[in-house]
Amino acid sequence: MDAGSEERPSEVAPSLADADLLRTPPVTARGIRTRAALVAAARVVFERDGYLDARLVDITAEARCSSGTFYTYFAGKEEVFAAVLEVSQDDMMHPGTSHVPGDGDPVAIIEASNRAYLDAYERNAKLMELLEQVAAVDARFRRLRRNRADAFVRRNGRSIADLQARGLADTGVDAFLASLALSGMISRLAFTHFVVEPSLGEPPTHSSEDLVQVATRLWANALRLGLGRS
Amino acid sequence: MDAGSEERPSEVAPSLADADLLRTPPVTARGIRTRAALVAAARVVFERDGYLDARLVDITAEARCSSGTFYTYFAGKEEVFAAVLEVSQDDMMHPGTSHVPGDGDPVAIIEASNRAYLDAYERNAKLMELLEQVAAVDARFRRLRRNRADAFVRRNGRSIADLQARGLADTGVDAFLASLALSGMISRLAFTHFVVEPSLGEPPTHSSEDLVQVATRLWANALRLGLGRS
Amino acid sequence: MDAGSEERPSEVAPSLADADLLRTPPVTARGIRTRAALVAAARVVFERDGYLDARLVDITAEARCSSGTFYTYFAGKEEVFAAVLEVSQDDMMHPGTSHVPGDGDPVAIIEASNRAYLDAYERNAKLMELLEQVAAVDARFRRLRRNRADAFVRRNGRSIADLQARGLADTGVDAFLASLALSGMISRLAFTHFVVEPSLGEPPTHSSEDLVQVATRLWANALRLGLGRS
Amino acid sequence: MDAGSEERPSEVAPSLADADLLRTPPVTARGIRTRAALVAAARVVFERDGYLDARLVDITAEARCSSGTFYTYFAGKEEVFAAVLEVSQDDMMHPGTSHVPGDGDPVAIIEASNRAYLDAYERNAKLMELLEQVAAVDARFRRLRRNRADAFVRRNGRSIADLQARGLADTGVDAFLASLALSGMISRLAFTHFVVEPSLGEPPTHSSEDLVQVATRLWANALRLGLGRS
DNA sequence: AATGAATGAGGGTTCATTCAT
DNA sequence: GATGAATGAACCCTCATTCAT
Repeated sequence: MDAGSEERPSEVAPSLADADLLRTPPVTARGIRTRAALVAAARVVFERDGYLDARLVDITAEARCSSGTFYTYFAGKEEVFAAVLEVSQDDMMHPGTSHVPGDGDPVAIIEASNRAYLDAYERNAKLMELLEQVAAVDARFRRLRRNRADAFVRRNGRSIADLQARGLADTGVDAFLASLALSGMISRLAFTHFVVEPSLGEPPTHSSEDLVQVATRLWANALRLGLGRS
Repeated sequence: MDAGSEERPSEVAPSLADADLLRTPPVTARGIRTRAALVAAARVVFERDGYLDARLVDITAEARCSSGTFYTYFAGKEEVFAAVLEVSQDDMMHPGTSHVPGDGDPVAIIEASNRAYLDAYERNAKLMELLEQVAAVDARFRRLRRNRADAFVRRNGRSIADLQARGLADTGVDAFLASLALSGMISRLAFTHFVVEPSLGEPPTHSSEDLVQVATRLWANALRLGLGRS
Repeated sequence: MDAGSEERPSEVAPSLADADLLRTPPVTARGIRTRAALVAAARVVFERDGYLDARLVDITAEARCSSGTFYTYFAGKEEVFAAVLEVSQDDMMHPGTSHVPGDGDPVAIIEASNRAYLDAYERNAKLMELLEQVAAVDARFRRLRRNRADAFVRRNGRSIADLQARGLADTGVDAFLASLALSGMISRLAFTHFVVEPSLGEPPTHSSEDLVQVATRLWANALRLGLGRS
Repeated sequence: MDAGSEERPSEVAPSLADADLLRTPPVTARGIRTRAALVAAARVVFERDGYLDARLVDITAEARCSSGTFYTYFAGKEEVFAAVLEVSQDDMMHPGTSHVPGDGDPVAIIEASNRAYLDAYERNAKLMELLEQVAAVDARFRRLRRNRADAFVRRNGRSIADLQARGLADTGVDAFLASLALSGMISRLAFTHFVVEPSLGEPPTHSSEDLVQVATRLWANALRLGLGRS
């Protein structure tokens, strides 16, 4: 589904975070270093303690700087968190479908896309968990999460509409609504598998690959791919 | 999918909340009244202010009792919240599929089930939002949410297995995994529609009925229902 | 030193506790039972949790009665504690020198007295610890402790004065002051041995008998007993 | 008895309080000033209200700083109290025997030592009372009190052993046990005289000098000093 | 740019005591 | 006499944010 995606990475990212949550970057070399140290430290602390339990003083301690310095770069916890999220932005939005087969087999494309999504989710699982946490509390991050999801849904919607136009997919469903449902399905699978289960200390019930397979099959079935010919 | 479900309401409900989160109930009539008033007040306050911003004094004020009285019945915020959730437990677990057509048409059953689920979700939307909030913060509620979801997934999984056994559904997917994906799909649709969108102040993009229709169609397609005959 | 002690048990006890701290006893059989249960329960709870950490509700729970009932018999924690102490009163004030040799050897009498004191202290060690705790906080019990100590000092002082009068003891010290010092010496030894060391989880550094021997020897030496003859 | 004592003040002091009860000291001059103000204020409040009744806000008010500042330097009441005690540590452990006669008369040395001890006790009477209070409640201070006492007992024990070795003291008692008893005797005298009696509002029954005299006489007698010659 | 000490409002929690039943 | 639910004052402690150095 990523195929034919012509958005530039920057289409989504800056409009989400920068506008509302980020301030102007430092100019001096030292400033850049300090800011980077703070963002890195914040990620460590957030991932370790969770967003709500993370204290600014822990972050500054981790970054080996004083409390006051923090405010040179960020207005508060939310802002550092936005900066931390920015790092994962591109990876989540453009997972880089590694081995898409050259032939245009729609099912193979879906499978590759699903695998790429789950892989990216796994790489950023802690951050996704944090985003979930923060979105439950802060409307600005609710919107950010919303926008990310939307971009994903729209992209998949375009793929589905394309398949429908080519007579390959069930035209009995609205492409966008179908994408909303199916994108949600894969996203929820990822959340359950990479965030919920580990956080409950349970051994994983399935392999990632199982999820890819079942999601792909259900997705293909749901769109009736391959049935049009018969 | 609810068809043939023989679990008693108590199969799930008490094992979730009671065990970990509730203390001994009051014995006198007055005590029962006071406790009920506190639970009702807590629901009001939680729904108004959110879990994290809810203060115990607001709850006791709403219940017209003193702070101390609160601790006669609950050990803290978490415990009242568990009591509040208990109220919605049965409604969410056994939505009572209103008008299931008698003819046993699998697609009609799925549609009825999906509609019942979304209706129940709508009725308890605020509570679901709260549960999401609390689960992001408290592992005990993460587990409770987990158990609820599990019961739902298992029930749907049994329905799917049944359809497969009767030669009506695609046997190329594991019934439980398919249920995990499809149950998650509908659950996520409900969350997005009844929780996320309203909380962002957006006008709803679709009607509930749209969601029922698309979910049912995708679900039926995904299982290849009705294709066996042709 | 107990020899010749003509006080009745009641000489000291009531004047200490009753006057200030105890109220009129119950009359009915049930009342007497309940009160006794509360006193016993209080001792259990005090010894287990310490005076300050003991909560009235723990005492009533232990006594298997309601909070309200407590106030039928006692005005508060202090008053039950006074009632608990009363039980040990006689034992501490009149340890009942078990095997005093009849021959009137002063040193043997001192030894028997010291042994009796340490034995009684051991029997009531927990209560002595509690009294120390409460006396540190409540002036009324400071006075009670004072009165108990005083009675002990005066009794020993009379013994010393008697020995001096009989030309057996050093007349270079005031009998009462000597008693103050020596009684304090034995009392402090007991406190250190039976209260402090156990409460620090240390293995006892000496046997009780060691303490009896050294205390007796030092006491006899201090009064120069047995030197008058030479 | 202090004679020949070669311990440095630091032998005991830091190992008691610092290890368990103190956190990292401030680095800036302002920080040092503020911390000192808090310790001074704490002493005032503790001596005025007692340990248990002392409220942190009273201390911070007395120190003219905010509640929050308190926690920059101490983890709680116990920790300030440890800091307050530290001040008296050296004075109590090394009272600085003012006018020890140059001739090595053992009795004169004992007398000087006792006088120095009582003087130091008087100077720190309020603190000793507080330590008694806190030790009744908090095991860490029970240990601290224990360690202080031990150091005193061991030092006196060495003196006694020395006198025994020189053939001047009764060898019929274990030097350490004798020290335990006699050190306890003087310590208890001091406690009774400087803490208990004043706290009961009683006029002092004796002068400090009386206590020095009687303690010295009994101590000397107990060790049979001066009898060896005859 | 960096420091780190100072701030102070605000909420959770305890528990002795009362009193209607 | 006994009950046990209701009371509510009191206090500790956290931590984001500021600002003089």
